[in-house]
Amino acid sequence: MARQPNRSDAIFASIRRAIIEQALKPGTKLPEDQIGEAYGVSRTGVRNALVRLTSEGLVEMRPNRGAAVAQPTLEEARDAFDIRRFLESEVVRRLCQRMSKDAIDALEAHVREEERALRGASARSIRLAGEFHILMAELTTSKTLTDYVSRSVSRCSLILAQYGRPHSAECGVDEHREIIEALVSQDSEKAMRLMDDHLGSVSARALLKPDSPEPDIAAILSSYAEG
Amino acid sequence: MARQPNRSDAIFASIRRAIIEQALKPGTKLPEDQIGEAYGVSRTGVRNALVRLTSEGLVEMRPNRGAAVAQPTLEEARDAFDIRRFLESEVVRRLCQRMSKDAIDALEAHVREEERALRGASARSIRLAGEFHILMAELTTSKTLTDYVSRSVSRCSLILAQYGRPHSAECGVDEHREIIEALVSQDSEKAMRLMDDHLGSVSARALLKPDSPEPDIAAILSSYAEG
DNA sequence: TGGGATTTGTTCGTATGTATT
DNA sequence: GAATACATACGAACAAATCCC
Repeated sequence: MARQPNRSDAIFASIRRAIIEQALKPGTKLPEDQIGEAYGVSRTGVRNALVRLTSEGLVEMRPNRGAAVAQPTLEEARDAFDIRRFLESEVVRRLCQRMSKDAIDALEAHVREEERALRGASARSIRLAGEFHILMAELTTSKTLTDYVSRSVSRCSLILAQYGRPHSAECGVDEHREIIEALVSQDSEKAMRLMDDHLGSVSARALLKPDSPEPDIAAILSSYAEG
Repeated sequence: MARQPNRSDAIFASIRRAIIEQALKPGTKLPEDQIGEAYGVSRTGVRNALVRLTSEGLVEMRPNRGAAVAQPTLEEARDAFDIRRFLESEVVRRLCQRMSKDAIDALEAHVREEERALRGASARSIRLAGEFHILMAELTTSKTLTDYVSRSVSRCSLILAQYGRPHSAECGVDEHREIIEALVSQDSEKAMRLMDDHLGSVSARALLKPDSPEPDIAAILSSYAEG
């Protein structure tokens, strides 16, 4: 009776992956009809999936105006990364308390997979980078923490799609390796610092870019007004 | 155009309140038909509300078996409170950095309302106690933090309904007052400690109670077997 | 084990609201 | 400003699965 995945589960997971892998860009409209047609189902299941995606912060639904891939403001983006760093520092702190052999093996296996993916499709690479952080959260065995970290990682992936460079490696595999090393040696201070630096550099790459994070229409037009 | 609340929004909020105010107890089945009839609407809107409630952790939906008010295990309950304490210590820390006059006013006004509610219906009192914590989170102006705290508070309210005493005052208004005081004096250490103690006592009241947190059927029956 | 009642999963038709010309 | 086109919101009915006797 292994809870067979529901139909909306599949749609939810699929759209979520598409957003995280940057196939669906922020702002893209998500009409229920088209999606339903794409998956060969009716609009009902699509709606449920969209509702769940909205609660994850990946989709924005406006009454009577439909759903679209979310477009976090720059302020929301900074906020999301702030909280993510806060949450993941706790993850690292907890993991340092006691790292099991299995946990170490799982993390190292994941990093190896990340490394292999570097030579393949970038979409897969992007996804795996995020899943490394989710795996760490899961290893704390705290469901709540895992839930919040997972949401944060998803949201930050979306933010990278909106503000980051499309082809960035996004998450250095080497940095992941260093974090594991610190965890294994149970150096809590170092591990937390490494994680914070790691996320800091990811967010900096995304948010401090000078290239038009938010097209300021007024500014653009004013420069044309003088011409 | 102040985004008029959707129909499912109303249902969502209503059921959420009913759960938080302990009118709907953990384990209560939530048949779509009955709920729809109660609100005078069809099952469609009800489903959306249930999906959202599920993602908040207040409701559990099992495929083909319907929805019911969630029943967190004792382990999940401890976990939820742990993370909540972690999150709210950050809320307090941030608020201590800079408390505006408006923020102080808002908090004090809320506490006064809580005090008034003490003499009224206990349901309202329970809800207000939780909303005090959500208000604090909002005052940090971090949407993400507010979202997670709000989820945590909801979940913990559900846990209190399941494991706590039904008539407990639940959240001491006095303790809320003390926290505000510490915030006003910007005593970060003290405020964080007070908040942690506050939540600790709430969770202890709920989770360390010796009276049948989880009815151990085997134990009960074995005592009868000897009679 | 089996059958009937109940509930969910899904689809489709209609109405309402929004955006566009 | 009005009318048209389009997408969503809502509701009713059918099909499938589960539960209970």
